[in-house]
Amino acid sequence: MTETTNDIRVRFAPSPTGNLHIGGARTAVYNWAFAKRNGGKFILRIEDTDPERSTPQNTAQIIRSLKWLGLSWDEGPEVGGDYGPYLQTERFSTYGEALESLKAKDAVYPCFCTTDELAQRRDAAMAAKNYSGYDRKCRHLSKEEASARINNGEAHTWRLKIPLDRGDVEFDDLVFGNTTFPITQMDDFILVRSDGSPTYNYVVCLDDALMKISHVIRGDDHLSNTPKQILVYEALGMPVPRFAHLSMILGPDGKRLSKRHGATSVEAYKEQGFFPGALLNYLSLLGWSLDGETTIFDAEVLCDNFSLDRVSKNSAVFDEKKLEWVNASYIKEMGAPDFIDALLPYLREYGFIRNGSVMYDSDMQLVSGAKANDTDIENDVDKNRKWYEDIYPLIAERAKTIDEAAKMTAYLFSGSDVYLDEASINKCLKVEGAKHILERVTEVLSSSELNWNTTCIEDELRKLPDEMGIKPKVVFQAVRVAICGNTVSPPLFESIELLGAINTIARLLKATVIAS
RNA sequence: GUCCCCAUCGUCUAGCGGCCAAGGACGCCGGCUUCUCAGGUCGGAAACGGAGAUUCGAAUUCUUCUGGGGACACCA
Repeated sequence: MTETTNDIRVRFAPSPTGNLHIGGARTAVYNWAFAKRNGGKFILRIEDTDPERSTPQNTAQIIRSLKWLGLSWDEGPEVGGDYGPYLQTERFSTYGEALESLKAKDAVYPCFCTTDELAQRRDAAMAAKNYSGYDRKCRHLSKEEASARINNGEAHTWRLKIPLDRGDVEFDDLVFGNTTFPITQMDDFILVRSDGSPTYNYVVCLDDALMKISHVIRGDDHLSNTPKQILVYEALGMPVPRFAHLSMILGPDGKRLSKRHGATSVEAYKEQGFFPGALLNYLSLLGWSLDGETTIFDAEVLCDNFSLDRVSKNSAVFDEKKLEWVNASYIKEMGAPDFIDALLPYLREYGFIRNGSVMYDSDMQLVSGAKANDTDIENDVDKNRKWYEDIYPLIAERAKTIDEAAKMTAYLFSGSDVYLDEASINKCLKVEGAKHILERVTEVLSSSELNWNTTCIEDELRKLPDEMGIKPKVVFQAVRVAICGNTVSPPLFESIELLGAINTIARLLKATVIAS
């Protein structure tokens, strides 16, 4: 036995007709994990043979998403390999050679039916409700007639001559188990188009065989393509790989996940502030389980434990709520340093800087102030690392995504002013006694005796409700709105410490003017 | 119309003939904690699609019905 036949080689073969979506990403993850688990190779191949819809931009985008997710390939674009090229459009020469061998074996035949004729006959058969594939009109042409017409320059495709006497096509799917397709149902499908280009079901076999792919792990929608492909491998005289089909991912309505369900691309989740590890974690769970108990695990655990026999056969509904929960638990676990690093791009986007002046409304529309520039922000983070890291505990248990986290911190970056939410003003400031509360709080916080830290600030302010005979909740909500701008905010006393005396007092004074 | 596949709480799943009057997680509901919101914590409601059969015993095996999904292109 040769080493190569035993080597585990799997591939992810997206067609660059769009960006990497959730379903594709999960397929990639499972392939990758399977390769890692079994000491095999993970190969990336781009199926760009549809010139109408494939673009280099999409290819680049898919590669970017894959990398972001933390998946790396042993062979493929950018890294090369011994079985390239890894772009199908660069492999056309191999397809022609293989066709010649199929002709020599009499495994294919030329078909002169035009697209229109085919469509007409198909529609008629469909209407009569007895469609069963190509009617094999040209299969019965004599050799002489066929070659005469070819020599005559007549346009033709090449169809696979299904061996009707072969017996049913049976294979043992690693997820679905034994599956059988009656040979009588098999269509003499087209391998090579009239323009000489190969069709999917043909190239995919050739590529997989030539790249020595041992396991084809792909979407469920290919299950019924599998018998066709097995027939191609057989016609070609090449070894048939093992197959593992993954069930579809559905939207909340139980229909196949698509754009109309909202965000479906990996890129979109990245932009929304999800972590690659969290998405990878959640994606792993869609159709696979570690032990039925564990829900949070990292890539290493996945790679050490992944197995196809724990892959579920039924389709899974994509649950954004659970993804959010997984992501939130990553935020809770990550710690301040990593959090600040993750937050940095958002600080840049919004122009946030300590003691800055950018003011955003509740929908993150810029109200006033100037965004800080990137360099200043980076320098500021370097210089005041501790201050930035202190934000983490306030946000970590509240935010589901980093983007959300960034928005929650907006009030910390508008300096001596803060955007006051209209409803919050009405509820907590324009009410009897609010002015008095703010004046007292200002007084207390202005004291030169006060140590400006959370503990001391809290100790002093907590005396106020009793002193004034007002419920703590009323007092602190008024202060909260004055300082954070909203009835809902991260913890008050910590916020006051972070904001510093000058900003805090300034905000209190402004709110006092509004209050009644 | 033909062929293929699937079927456990709302959702993701554990379960591979007795350990299951079905376990975990998200979500949901309620208590507690409390400066808001979260979080934490304690508790709760919530599922084996129907019918037969095999067996001492079935969520687990078989048959069938129903329901859902997929494929049948000179797309991939």
